[in-house]
Amino acid sequence: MIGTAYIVDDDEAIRDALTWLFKSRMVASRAWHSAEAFLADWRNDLRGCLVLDVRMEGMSGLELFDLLSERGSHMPVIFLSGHGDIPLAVAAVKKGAFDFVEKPFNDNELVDRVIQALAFDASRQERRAGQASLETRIEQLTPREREVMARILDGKYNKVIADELNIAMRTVEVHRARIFEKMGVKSAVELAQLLSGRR
Amino acid sequence: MIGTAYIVDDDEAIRDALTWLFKSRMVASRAWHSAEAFLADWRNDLRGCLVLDVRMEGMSGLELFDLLSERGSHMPVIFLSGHGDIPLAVAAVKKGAFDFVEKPFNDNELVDRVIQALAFDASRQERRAGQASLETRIEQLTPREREVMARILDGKYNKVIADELNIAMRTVEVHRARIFEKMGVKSAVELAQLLSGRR
DNA sequence: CGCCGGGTTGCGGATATCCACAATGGCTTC
DNA sequence: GAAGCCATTGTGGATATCCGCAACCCGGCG
Repeated sequence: MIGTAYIVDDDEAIRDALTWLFKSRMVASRAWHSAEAFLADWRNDLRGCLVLDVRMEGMSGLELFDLLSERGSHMPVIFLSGHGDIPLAVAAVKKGAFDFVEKPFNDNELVDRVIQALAFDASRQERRAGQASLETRIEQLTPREREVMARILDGKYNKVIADELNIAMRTVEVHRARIFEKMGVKSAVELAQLLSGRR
Repeated sequence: MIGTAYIVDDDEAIRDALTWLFKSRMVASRAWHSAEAFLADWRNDLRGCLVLDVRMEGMSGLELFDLLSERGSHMPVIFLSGHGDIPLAVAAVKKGAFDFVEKPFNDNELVDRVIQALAFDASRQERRAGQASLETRIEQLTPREREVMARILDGKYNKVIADELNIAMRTVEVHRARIFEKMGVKSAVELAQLLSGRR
């Protein structure tokens, strides 16, 4: 399994139990005693899932979740809670938490959820890989080409684009050809299909 | 407020309380004593939200929710539960429930949630209005025009389309012009933008 | 039968796009 | 300063698209 279970819990007994549990199930894990400590090590390119205690001294698990979301993280999060607090669970899931598990938890069940979360993150990364190559292609367009492309996607004629940019039609044609080449398409329609949804 | 709160609960006391509550807050409502009874009256064009008891004799609220989802309903659902069952609440929200409220509920809070749900449904309907007119436009294309359009969206030249359909290029041009006219666009690129996401 | 809509086709000209060949000027990098 | 990338433009021809005008075939409908 690719990815690591990142555990954040202020209860050492829980941390040790989880660490042992994951190790025994061949799931890579790492644990922190507080949200703040975890944040110090956080990087946006980490792969895996989070296992967060809801209530902790200092920053709570939910606050950590919100903070990471703001920072652009989409890593799946499994919350652990020792209190049967339904509104809290509902709020967490509505915000996009992957799951919400009550303590005491069933070992097998928790590991299952974690593996699901790891798989989810892995597939999300994969999906982004395809997009990334698209992004990459867009990035290798020159600024001028991007200007032209935007206008092509507006369905404008080369002549109109030339007028708007105050350049010769021929120049637009050159840009157009380069755009098609770099983007790997053969027509404006394909380009529109490729980039639809974006913007 | 547009839309009605559709209540399904097998406890008459709850039904009466909810009906009274909604009436006093100027929220239209209607109540059923069972999922089965509600289904008999269900139509897919109803506007509003559902307030479902999780546990009922016969079909449960969750089962009703699943069934309606299968039947294409996207009406927001607020679950009522008298049991502090977190896994149930989490499952419901993950499936797309609008909210999950514990009994006994706070009147103001519940009404707030219901109003939110009604507003959500209303805005969803609005968004669909634009799409509907698009569907309408597509529907008024002749079968042949739809065949041609599909190929235009593949970025094929008129010549190629003519070959594939074994007709003259001129005919394709005529179809093409009619398609653009009916769809209200001026170029193939606009058409692609318009229909991207679909198909 | 006449009318109408859908599908079809031809002609011809106005516009656009596609492209190979060729060239200039600005800017950065080594 | 040479090399390279970017942006720019021109010429000219091959292809495509865009459209008005005109016409034919066919099936459904009153």
